[in-house]
Amino acid sequence: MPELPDVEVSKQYLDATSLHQRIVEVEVLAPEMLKDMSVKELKQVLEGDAFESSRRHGKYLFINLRNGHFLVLHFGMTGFLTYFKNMEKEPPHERLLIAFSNGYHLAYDCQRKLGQVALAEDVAAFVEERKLGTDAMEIDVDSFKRALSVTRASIKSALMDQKRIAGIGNIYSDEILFQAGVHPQKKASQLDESSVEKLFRAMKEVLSSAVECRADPERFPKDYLIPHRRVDKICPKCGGDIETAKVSGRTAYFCPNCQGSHQ
DNA sequence: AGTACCACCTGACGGC
DNA sequence: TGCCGTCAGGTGGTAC
Repeated sequence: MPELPDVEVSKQYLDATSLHQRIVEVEVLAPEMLKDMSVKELKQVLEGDAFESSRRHGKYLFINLRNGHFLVLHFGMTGFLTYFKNMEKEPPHERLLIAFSNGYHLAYDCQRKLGQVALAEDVAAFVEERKLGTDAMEIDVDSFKRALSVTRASIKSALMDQKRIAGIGNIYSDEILFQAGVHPQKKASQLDESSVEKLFRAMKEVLSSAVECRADPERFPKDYLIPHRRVDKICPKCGGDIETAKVSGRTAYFCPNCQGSHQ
């Protein structure tokens, strides 16, 4: 599932399974998910070629073909990749099915069809065209401060704004704010410098440990909020009750005791 | 110009 | 059991 850590895990999965094999057939089960291209065009670019390497920017995965094109995957809220040989292992909501010459298949499954499948010639140009910010794993502290300083929005909205910083969504913004002890409804511009630096460190630490844990909440450190949201709703740091609030249309989970006020 | 909100799509869950 | 409303880890377009 598809914030930065989930997409990074998908990238590692793709790299471990699907590179350097001839693509013999591409089936498009949901043509409406193709962005700015036809089924025919996608098949022409992929079939007979092979994936050579991949890159991730924010929540997007760019898969480099030998012919120089990139297959671009975005996972929406429900997308994932799966590699299998036995067709009984076919996932339930396949939108793209790629058959390799070794008899294995790579499926892109996306139940809610909120993801996207695209082609690109150049990653930097794609990022520029979509106006995506610097990747959250790559950004340095000064750019982070700049990205958050010029907005009237809440800090949670600003962290989730892909044009400021790419890769953070609803779940991980909550975790980052929780680890930094910052209230989600606090105005981004009202944070003092030490809070912003704390957020920066929390962002790096949360994202890298989530990737190490293969984005599986069951493996997360004991004091992480994610495994407790919607489950027992108990704060893993102070034992108090987790609260929720709507922040620009999304549900924020936070601990009012550990994360102070939004004033 | 910048921010908030709805639509897009499908399925799961709880209440009646 | 069945129907309905609500909600879900995202984002583009549109309305303020």
